[in-house]
Amino acid sequence: MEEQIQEIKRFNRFYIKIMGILSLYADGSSFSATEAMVLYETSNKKDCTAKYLSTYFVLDKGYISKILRKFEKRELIERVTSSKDRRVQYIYLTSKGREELKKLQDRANEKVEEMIKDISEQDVGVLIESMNKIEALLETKNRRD
Amino acid sequence: MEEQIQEIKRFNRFYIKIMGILSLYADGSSFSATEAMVLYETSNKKDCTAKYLSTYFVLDKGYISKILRKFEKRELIERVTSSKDRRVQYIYLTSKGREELKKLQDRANEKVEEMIKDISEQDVGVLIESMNKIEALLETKNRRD
DNA sequence: GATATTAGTTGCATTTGTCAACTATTATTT
DNA sequence: AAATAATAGTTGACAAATGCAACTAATATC
Repeated sequence: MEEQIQEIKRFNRFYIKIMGILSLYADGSSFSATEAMVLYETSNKKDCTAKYLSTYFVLDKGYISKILRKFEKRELIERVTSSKDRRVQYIYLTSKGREELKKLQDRANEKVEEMIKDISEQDVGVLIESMNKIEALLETKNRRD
Repeated sequence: MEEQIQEIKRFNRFYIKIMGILSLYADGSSFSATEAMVLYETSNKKDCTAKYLSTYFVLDKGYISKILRKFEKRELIERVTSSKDRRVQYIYLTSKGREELKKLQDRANEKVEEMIKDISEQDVGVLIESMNKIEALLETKNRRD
């Protein structure tokens, strides 16, 4: 048990570095890592709200509010007040927002491509299988909570 | 290829969340995540220097310098100027530093334990195998650079 | 010896994030 | 229905994290 924990921790340290190298979604762009994740999740989540983002990312709602305001000024998102509950605003990407997100994603794709470019096709398969296994095992666990 | 990239990116997003949940090494302690990693790496790396840390974590050397100064004030580390090159200072944890690091590690252990507590012994084995595979595949690649 | 490079420090600026008070709206209690 | 509580989001003040650039001291290179 103890050994296993140490192995998992080692993997985590390792993967923190990988993530750093990938600088997921954001590197060299006009978005911070958090902003990039918010932009992505806004497009990903149907009828996204500030509340959802704040809960999902475990970030202060004030901070989320400011990020969204910035996005709005840059015309990346627009908000539509819910007709059912006027406290709630749904957030949607504008076409410009989708464009910017696509740029981020293209960049991220390139980085991942770079990361696996020297790995044989077969090994990339193994890599992804392993990732899926980890995800499946940890997700099951999370659902039990 | 494209699909594979998407799968890897999905795993990365997933694992970012996991890391967040684990709040690796630091959560609720008197250390920020970065400080915790620096403390760990200082103990991990033989004859650690500020330069090494700054390169390793890709962080500004001024920032590292400040973290180390804070550590020194808290008597967690001490520095020994290299006799060969007096610009260089080796960093060593004091016994208090080792104590604090141990506390962080114990906490991290608990979190990992919590994370895997509902997974069968066998599946934990699969989890770790998968992690090792990922590490091996990506490390090989990194060495080629 | 002059110049360039390197390790580390320091002050300033920026970015990132938290906190608490506030508004508007909806839900709950009595 | 009026009073109260709870919720979504905003705002400004603040604190923490990080980057930048100029600096010192030491070493390396020419």
